[in-house]
Amino acid sequence: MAKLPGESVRGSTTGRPIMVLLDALGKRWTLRLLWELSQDGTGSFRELRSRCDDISPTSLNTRLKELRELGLVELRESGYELTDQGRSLSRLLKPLDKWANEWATSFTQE
Amino acid sequence: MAKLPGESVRGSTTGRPIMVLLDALGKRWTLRLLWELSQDGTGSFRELRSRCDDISPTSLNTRLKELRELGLVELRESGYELTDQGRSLSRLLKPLDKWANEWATSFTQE
DNA sequence: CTATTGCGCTACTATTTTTGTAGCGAGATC
DNA sequence: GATCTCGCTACAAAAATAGTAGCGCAATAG
Repeated sequence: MAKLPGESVRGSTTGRPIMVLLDALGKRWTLRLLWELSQDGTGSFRELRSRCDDISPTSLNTRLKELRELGLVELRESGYELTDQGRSLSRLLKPLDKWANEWATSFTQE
Repeated sequence: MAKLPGESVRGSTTGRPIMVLLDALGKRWTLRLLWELSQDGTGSFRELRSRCDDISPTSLNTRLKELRELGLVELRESGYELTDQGRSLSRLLKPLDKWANEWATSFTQE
C-alpha cells in the first residue's frame, strides 16, 4: 500500500529516496504522528487519537499502516512506537520546533 | 487562506507554531516545492510545474499562495524564490536527503 | 500595428483523499 | 455471561487535489 523507496510516487518517477520520503511526509497526519510519537513515546491507538485532537480512526489507521510499511513505526505490546529508523528521522524534525517559534514572531510583530 | 501561527489548525486548536508548521508541511507538494526551490533556486511558475512532474496549475498555485502567505516564498521579477525564512527552513530539511538514502538501503537488502 | 510567444493564473469538472459515525470481533475482568 | 477496552473496519459524506482548456497581459517579432 505505501510507496517504498525505489517506487514511483506522485511527482517523481525516479524512485529517489528523498522523493519517496517527501511524498510520505506530505500526507496528512504523517508528520504530526511522528512528532507525537517522538515527544510522548509509545501510545495506544486510542491514545494517539486523542493526542491528535480525535483524528478519525480511519485516517489514523491508514497513516499508521503506511508508517509501519515504511519501517518507521511498529506496534508492540505496549502500543505504537517509533522504530530505530523512525527515531532517527524524528531527530531531524526536532529543530523544526525552535524554528517555528522564531518564525511565529514575524507574525505577531505585524 | 493559509493558516498562520496562532491560528487553529486541523488537529490542534492551540495555534502552537509547530502545529501550524506541521499542518502546512503536511499538505501535498509543500515539502516538494520547498525542496525544489532550495535545490535549483528561482523558478518561474511553468518551470516549477515541469520540475514537479507537471503538477496541475491549480495545485501549484494553491500551494504557492499559501507559501507566500506563510512568508516562505515570494514572487520576484526573476520568478518564484525562497525568502530568508524559507531558506532557513530549507536548511533544516537538507539532512533528509542523506537520511532517505540510508533508509532506502534497508529495503534493497530485504 | 497586427501576430505570436510566454508569462502567471483561473474556471470548471472529475477524481482521489480524508473524514465522521457507528460498531465489530477478540481478549481481559468481573 | 455481561461489561470493558482494545485495535480496527464499513460505509457514506465532505474536502482536498488534479486535469483540461484557455484568459488577460506584456514583451517580442514580422
